[in-house]
Amino acid sequence: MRLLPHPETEDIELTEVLRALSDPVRLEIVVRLALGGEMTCGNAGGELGVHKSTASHHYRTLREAGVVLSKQEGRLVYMSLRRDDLESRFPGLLDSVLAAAERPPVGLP
Amino acid sequence: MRLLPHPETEDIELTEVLRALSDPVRLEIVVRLALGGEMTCGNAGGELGVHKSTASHHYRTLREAGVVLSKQEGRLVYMSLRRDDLESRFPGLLDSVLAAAERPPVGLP
DNA sequence: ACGACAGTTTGATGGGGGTCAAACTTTGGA
DNA sequence: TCCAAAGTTTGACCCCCATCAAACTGTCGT
Repeated sequence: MRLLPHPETEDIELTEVLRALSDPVRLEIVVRLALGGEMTCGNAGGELGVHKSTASHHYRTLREAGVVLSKQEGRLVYMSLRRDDLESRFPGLLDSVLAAAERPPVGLP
Repeated sequence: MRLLPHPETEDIELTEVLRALSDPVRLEIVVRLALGGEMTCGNAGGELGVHKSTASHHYRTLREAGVVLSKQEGRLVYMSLRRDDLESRFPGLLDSVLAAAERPPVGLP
């Protein structure tokens, strides 16, 4: 098992986190990780409508922003949300983003 | 008094809000509006270290994302945070971003 | 050993964004 | 009336970013 380079918790910057979450594809990945817990890149990024190299670029963006943690095991890369790290650094932020992202786009009539 | 074009509350999109907040200059403007309430562009954007045309561009980005409301009175443009609109659409989001943005960059020793 | 599989890396491309400078618009004051 | 003040708009510049295609790196299974 091998950890990929990540920012330390105290080095996670708010604007970079917001920027990472501001892309629809990355936000979808984050929502899946929130619902499904740790999963491989393939599972987290499947059926996204983008090329796998594009998805890989998004994985890296999320990792470098400090949103996800990636560990390599064999030929698989497992990703998970850095919920505790984000919660300690920016309390409530991830939860509110997730609640907003999972909310249906239109309210009740 | 004249209102500038804004998105309806139900048309505010999460990714656009996050993107608008992901720029340090715009985030600073939002923090000032949160602390000072409604103020003119000049007051909200003074001493930011960017040209006034650049600041104007940021005002528009914030307005079009649905983060701020701008109304023109004479030659002044008053901006205010759309706190209630954002709260109803994305509960807790703005508060957590503001709390994170106003937090000192380094924790206690 | 060989091929399939999971991701990454490296161009290439097109579009958008942040910035400044300068011109413009509108308003308010002298 | 004339000029200064507050923002906006336009143009230019540069860099970054999302995307795809193709080549590459390891690893697992047969």
